[in-house]
Amino acid sequence: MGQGQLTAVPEPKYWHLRTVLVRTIDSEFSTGQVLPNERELAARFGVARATLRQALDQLELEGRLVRRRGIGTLIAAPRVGVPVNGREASWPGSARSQAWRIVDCVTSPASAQLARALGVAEGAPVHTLRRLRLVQGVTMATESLHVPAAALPHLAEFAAESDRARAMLRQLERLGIDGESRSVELGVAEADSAALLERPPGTPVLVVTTQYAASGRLAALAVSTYRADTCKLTFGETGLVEVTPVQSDVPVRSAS
Amino acid sequence: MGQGQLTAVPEPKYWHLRTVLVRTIDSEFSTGQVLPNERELAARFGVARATLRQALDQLELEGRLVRRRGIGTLIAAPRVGVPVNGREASWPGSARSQAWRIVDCVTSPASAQLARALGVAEGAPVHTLRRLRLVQGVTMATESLHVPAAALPHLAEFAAESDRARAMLRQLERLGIDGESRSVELGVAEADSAALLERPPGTPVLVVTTQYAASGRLAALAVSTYRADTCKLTFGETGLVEVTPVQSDVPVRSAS
DNA sequence: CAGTGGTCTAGACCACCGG
DNA sequence: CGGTGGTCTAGACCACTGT
Repeated sequence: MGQGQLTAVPEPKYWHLRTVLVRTIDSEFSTGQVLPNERELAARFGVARATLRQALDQLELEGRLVRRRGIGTLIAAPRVGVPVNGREASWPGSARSQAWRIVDCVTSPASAQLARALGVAEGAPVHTLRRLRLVQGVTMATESLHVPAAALPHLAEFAAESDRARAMLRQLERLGIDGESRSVELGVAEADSAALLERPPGTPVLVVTTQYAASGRLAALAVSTYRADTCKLTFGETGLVEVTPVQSDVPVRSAS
Repeated sequence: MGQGQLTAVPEPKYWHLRTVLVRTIDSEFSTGQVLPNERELAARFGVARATLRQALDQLELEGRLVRRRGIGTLIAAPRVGVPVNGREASWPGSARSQAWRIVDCVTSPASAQLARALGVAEGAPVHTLRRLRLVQGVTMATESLHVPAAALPHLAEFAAESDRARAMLRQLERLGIDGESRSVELGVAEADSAALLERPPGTPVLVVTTQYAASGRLAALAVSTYRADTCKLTFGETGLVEVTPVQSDVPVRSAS
């Protein structure tokens, strides 16, 4: 791993440092390897530790690095493609996909915000199912699935939470979902989703909001929080080929 | 705007600070207003400026704040929903959507990376059309649209770049697109996309990679880079209702 | 010009992990 | 225990904005 020396340029040190590190990582390191520790890297490049950390922050945001307290900074594995499709893999009601683990299932009056989004009166009872999405055993996302209680009349009979959760999914499936409408935006994990995702609060996440329609009306609302560091959300009909990451810029990065 | 005082807690100061600021912003400020400057805020909360900035960084990542050098820190407008659909609004070939501005259009040999993604030989000529996506006059995204030259045989005749660009889109449309397959992931803007987006390098972006298929084969590849601060990507058939942001966590934020 | 956010420093202490 | 990343400080200077 070269020395560095950072020739004086009009761009910020941390950004130049990032560029140098990207090249180094791509050419001299592979997934799972640990980088030298921050104090040593900072010394090696002749910058303060805070400046080095600013560069590492960028690389972590890009999903190239993972930092673990007490362990070190490692080269991250490529992001996992997670299908965010309708019927096929991720529709809430389809029981065959094992990739979901139920956390809890409660019924509570809708907040103003939630009521507006669901198109019900504020305070109207809403079932909320919280669950995790697992990919190869790793938690990739948390999801809160909100359904107006009025839409699922026969749910009160189930006392046990896990029974109620399963019944909720089954009844939703039977409702017959006509369509879905989604949005994706950047967010940060709040305390509880952070805990479920096994990440510190403030971790960047991709927030997917899905509206499910049944017979032309909004039947359910799902808010999913995906780990932005490890997930690449995939949409669309039938994935043609594996998508290899491509730099968006025309000048091509030097081959590794 | 209250004093603060930050009761001692086991959570990091900057995170607690973020929470306090969120409440303050939601209740006492509205879009476009400027916050007190960083030095004053830091003093008011009794923390170092760097710590305050760490909290502001979070809020900026969430799209709640915009910081402008020389101006101040302002409350951001809600994110704009940007449709990322096929035929309707964003298909490259549909000329009626005025929301695109062509930047340039070049033909160059495919890099190894690009060749793999397009399924052509390395070094095979590829047309690359770069353009901007505008929403209400503001640049929201840059896009690089890659098409193997072999797929569009009658393009070499057009000398002028703008003619070639338009011809490329027209011919693509005529090709007849069967399907699309997309992925969305978090990234940071490199130097040139950052410049096009009028943001500093390192700005968080949502990278949308779209594979376009024609008669079962991959016909084109688009890499779009959306500003994560101001964009909410929307997918899906027919948006039912306006999606109001909903906190993913069950304990509801205090109403504003 | 004065005021703003952006960068950078040198140091300190803490929380967590492994042996 | 020693080593790692995570947090925090107090200060400095720079780059940009408006008047």
